[in-house]
Amino acid sequence: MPELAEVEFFRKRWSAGHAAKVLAARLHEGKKVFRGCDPAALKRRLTGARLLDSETAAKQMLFRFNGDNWLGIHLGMSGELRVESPAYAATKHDHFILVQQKRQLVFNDPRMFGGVLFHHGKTAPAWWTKIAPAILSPAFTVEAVAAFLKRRARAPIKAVLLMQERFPGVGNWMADEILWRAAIHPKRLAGSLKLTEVRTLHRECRRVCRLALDTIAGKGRYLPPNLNAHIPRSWLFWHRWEDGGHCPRTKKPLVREEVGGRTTCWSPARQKLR
DNA sequence: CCAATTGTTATTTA
DNA sequence: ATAAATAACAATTG
Repeated sequence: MPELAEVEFFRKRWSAGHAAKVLAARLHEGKKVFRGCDPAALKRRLTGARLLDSETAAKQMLFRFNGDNWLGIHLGMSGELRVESPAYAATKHDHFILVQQKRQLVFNDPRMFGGVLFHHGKTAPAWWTKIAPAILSPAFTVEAVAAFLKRRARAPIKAVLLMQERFPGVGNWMADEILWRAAIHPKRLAGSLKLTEVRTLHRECRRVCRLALDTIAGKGRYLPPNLNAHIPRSWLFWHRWEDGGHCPRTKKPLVREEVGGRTTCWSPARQKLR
């Protein structure tokens, strides 16, 4: 489920626990979600630690605790973060829970493609610092996009948009949304895009990121009640999985097909192969 | 039983 | 050697 904005949505949920101490850490040790860390160290260090603050980068979340403790969470395909009452009883897929006095911070992930990372040390760990500069940062320039597309010239543009080293945070639905707005066919080879198309693509990458963050994760301090609660019908988002769905702009039928290994939806009336 | 799933990584192919 | 395609991971749902 989670791409850039959903990740920020879930981080904001857990921010309810900022400034509060962790009384206990409960984990389904041995589960795949802990493949990237030492669960025993995590449990020992976080018990009694205070959650200071948190941030997101791409699809990764970072939670900082006092005592030089860094917690990373990736939601994979099916992960989500919830806040439950102190009385809540963990269920099968609640693999990681931070218990605080007034709430429990729950990481639930049925498919376990997500993961928990932990680092103890003065400086931020590599798994956090090595994340590519955000699409909404000044480093995401037209030139950088053009150079990247040149290097991936023989791959379909849809597949290239999913590459986290240049488009951090973009996932399957955002990639489709970006290409639909940019009126670029997902099967176009990255190297075939004209400079004007690269400019449009760059602009729509930024626009979709901004819009998604504002509507899904909420502007400023505001957090919407549910994921997707405020996504307008004018986005491709609501129509891409409908059988017999129609393009919100052209009103013509949408098409679904596998491109770059992922199911892809586009509007043939708007996105031409050429 | 078969196919599908908003992600990533290891392996294979070109 | 590099890049693209494919398989694999796990659980659930239609």
